[in-house]
Amino acid sequence: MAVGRRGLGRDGRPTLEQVAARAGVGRGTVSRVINGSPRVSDRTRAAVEAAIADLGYVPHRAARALAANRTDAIALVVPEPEARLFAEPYFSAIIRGVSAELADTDYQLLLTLSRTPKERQRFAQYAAGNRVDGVLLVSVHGEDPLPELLGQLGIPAVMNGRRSADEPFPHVDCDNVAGAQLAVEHLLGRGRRTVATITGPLDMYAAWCRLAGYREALEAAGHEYDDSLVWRGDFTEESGYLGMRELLDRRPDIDAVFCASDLMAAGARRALREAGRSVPGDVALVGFDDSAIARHMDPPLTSVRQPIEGMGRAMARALLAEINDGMPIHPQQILPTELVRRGSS
Amino acid sequence: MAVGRRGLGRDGRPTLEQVAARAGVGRGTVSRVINGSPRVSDRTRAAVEAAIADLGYVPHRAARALAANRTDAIALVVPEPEARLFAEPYFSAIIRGVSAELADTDYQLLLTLSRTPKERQRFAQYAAGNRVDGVLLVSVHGEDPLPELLGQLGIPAVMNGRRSADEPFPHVDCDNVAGAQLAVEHLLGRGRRTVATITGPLDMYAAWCRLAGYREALEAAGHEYDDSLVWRGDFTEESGYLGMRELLDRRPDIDAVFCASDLMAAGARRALREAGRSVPGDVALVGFDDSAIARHMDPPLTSVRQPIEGMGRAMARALLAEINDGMPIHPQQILPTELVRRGSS
DNA sequence: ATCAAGTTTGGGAGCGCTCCCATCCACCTG
DNA sequence: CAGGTGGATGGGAGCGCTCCCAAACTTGAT
Repeated sequence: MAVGRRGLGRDGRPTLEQVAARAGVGRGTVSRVINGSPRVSDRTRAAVEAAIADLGYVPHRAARALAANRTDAIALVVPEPEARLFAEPYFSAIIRGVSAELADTDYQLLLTLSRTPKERQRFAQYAAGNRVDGVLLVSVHGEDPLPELLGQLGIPAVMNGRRSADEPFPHVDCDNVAGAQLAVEHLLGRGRRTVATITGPLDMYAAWCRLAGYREALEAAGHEYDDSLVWRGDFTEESGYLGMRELLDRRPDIDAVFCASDLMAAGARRALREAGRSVPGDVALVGFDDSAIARHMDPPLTSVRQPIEGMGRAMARALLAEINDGMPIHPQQILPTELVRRGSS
Repeated sequence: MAVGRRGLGRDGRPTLEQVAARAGVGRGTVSRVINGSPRVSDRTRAAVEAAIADLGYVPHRAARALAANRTDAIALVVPEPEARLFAEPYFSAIIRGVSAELADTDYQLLLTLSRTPKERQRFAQYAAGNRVDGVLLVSVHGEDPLPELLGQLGIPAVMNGRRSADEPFPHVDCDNVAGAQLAVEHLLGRGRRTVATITGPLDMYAAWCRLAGYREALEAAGHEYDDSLVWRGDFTEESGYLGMRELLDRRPDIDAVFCASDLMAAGARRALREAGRSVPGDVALVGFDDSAIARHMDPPLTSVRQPIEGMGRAMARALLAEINDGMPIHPQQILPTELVRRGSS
């Protein structure tokens, strides 16, 4: 068969060619209309749009991707162990934010849970080979080679959170320091004098920041930073429980605790109950994350809220900018946190 | 330029052609090796595989999709209002299950949150136009036209949950009836005599089933079903609170409550506390979902666990079967639920 | 050695689109 | 009225792959 007339697509759906024939124009013109090129007369544009509507034409993504060398897809890479561990809703909220931001564009969201470090490695190759226009990274650890790998491959990417204070990689994070400060200032403002803290694992930058915020707020209020009031946890409930017991043991005069996660606060609450201390009567409690647990604790837990969905949106926005304007100045955004007051303080 | 030698892909990555040249074979042969065709000699296969490894060749997805008329992508459609509402972790767990099942294949997971019914409608067209090999549906409501639309378009799809007892659409669900039975039998087994229930919205089939299970367990144990022990809630904490107050009011002799969701159980717990009833001393409490809230209530809540991740896996498996074996008998799977005993009962 | 039957292989055609160049046309200037 | 200018338009080439047919090579039986 010669190159002659092409009809409907193989699966019965109309093709560009069809639309062109119907509108009485050439393929190029239809393509121009679809892609919003200004070099089309109004009359022609209207005719083409009518034909598109009549036929119910929808561009074929794969064909477009092949011809134009882009995919209109971005990947969200989540390390699965993290997603499982703490703050599950975090994950959903990020997705919601990203998805909301993508809704108006016609980018597709590809979800990739990486189970193992090896899978993560493979993803970079995959990303390069299969053409993802950009990548969104969540929960990146210090030793993770993925960001640098993507950088080398020239794949636009944005991460959520930072690995250190001077994170060179494009990122969106929330202000953990300020959040912790808010919490401690609040405690101090309610007349508490001996404020302890249960921290996260300090090799995680976010945990480190929350401790820094605790310290700064204390010192700003004229209190001295005291090691005996600090217990190093790991974000789990169990560590909150153990930490609280230990703290109570060494400093029975504690009248307030700032926990770097709600889960640890729940653990601490349990220890306090066992020790016969009332909340907030004897000891005021503040958490971090404003998760569902916080709302359902007894009493409900005052907590620092991160704008998770907002971070998702900001990441998507930053990534699209990077994709379209071709590698601009590295975007680094720090979003504000907020204190949600409840009965525990 | 004539049709002559093609070199590297436009973006510098090796193409099929390159691999063929390197292995000293034709394009067709390489394609056959990649797609696992048996009609290749061992010697040739080995040579091709070596060339692929040398070059670090990764097939171009879009090109493959275009030529083969498939996409190797499946979409997970989630109504965003639901995802937000209750049981957030549900959503994550489904994703985890689906993703786990897809990890060994090279299907991509596309995530689509549909904000409005209109967006949902548009998705069908989109699915047809953009070629998704299959669709996974979560939280489908009674009036939702999407399943039927997909059916007409001949797009393989599987839904999570059922809209009614005789759901014709391929689906994976858990055994809500049996779960509720377990809960009530457990309560009865602990010597409780007057077991009330706070239901979900009864136009939701899952809620209806949980009530049915409650009734069946009661009757099987020789108790009569009593309307005054049933309060119709809507899965929210507030409705649990109000329901418990009302129930206590009409039947002060209640000594156990089965709530059709953990969130409602949390509300009920609050009402019980206000009424001065101890848990489980005066009133035993059982929830449904086994969510984070359950684990962190005081006392921790006995609850019915659904195999959420397992449902995700089962859905993915069923969909892949449908895609590959071309519309087999409608798969309908009901996974078992399980009672998790904690302090509240 | 010869032929039939089967197996393995090469490569043309084509998937639906974008890119880009050549062409066409309308309008303006001198 | 010829020549020039710039915007609108048509359509060839090609993106990297799969499909499939025909060619080439095996093998075993005659």
